[in-house]
Amino acid sequence: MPELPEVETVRRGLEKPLKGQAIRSVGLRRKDLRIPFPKDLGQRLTGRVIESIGRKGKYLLFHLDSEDVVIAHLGMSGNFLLNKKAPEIFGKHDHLVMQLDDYHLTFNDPRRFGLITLAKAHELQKHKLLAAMGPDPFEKAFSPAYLKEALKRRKGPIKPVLMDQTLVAGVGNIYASEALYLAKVAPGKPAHKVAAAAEALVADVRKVLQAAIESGGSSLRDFMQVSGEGGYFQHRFNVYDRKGEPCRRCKTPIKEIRQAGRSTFFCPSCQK
DNA sequence: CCTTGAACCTGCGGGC
DNA sequence: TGCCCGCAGGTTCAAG
Repeated sequence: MPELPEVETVRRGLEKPLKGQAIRSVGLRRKDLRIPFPKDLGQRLTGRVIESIGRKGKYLLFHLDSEDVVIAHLGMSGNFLLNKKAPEIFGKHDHLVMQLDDYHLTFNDPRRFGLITLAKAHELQKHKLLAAMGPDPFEKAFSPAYLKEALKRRKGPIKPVLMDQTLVAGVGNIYASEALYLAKVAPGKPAHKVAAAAEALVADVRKVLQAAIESGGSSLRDFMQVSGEGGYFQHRFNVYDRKGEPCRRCKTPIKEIRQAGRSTFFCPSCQK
């Protein structure tokens, strides 16, 4: 489920309640997700205080009052659930459970494409999972000049390129389609031919992500909603999952194609 | 280096 | 109703 806006929404939902909370106990209900849990995860977490929660691309970063940072990725189906007290029974896919001072935190992930691991704060940037990542779209480094240079090197269609996390971190399958719709760029257009539109693309990627974050933020005000029904917010998409429905600009039916194994949606008339 | 396809895993909806 | 298939918002690895 989660692309950058969903991850950011989860981050915002967790930050206020969890900041300053000490971890009283940790329960592991299996030994791995996409990668193994660190063997000493429990002991390195127990007794620590969560000082802040950050984000890089689609990764959540829980900074502790030790040298450790918890790196978490939601994969396709992961979520953090926050409750006032421990649930009576564990859900089928509750893999990591933590009792904090005032809350009970659960990491649930049916498909187990997510991950939770630890890194030393001073080597966070060099951590294997983060080292190759491109800039977060909201960082200055994701500039028109930067994107333009990157696009010039790519011959393939622009849409999968936008999803390359080493280029820019956080754009996934939904918002790649949505950003290209805003920019009026056809998803199949060779990346190097889109270089001229780099400035618009940077702006539109940010615009579409920002709008999604804001719509999420408004429907997710407190922790009850982090743990709440439905989980993720409903954003009104322009093209994603709208095959056959009229383009909101020109009424042309939205088309669906497959690129690099993923579904892509676009307006064949106003995206050139 | 770039690009694509398959693999990882579970759940759900559609078609028969 | 039940079964089978394909598909799902992510990443990684192999191979072309």
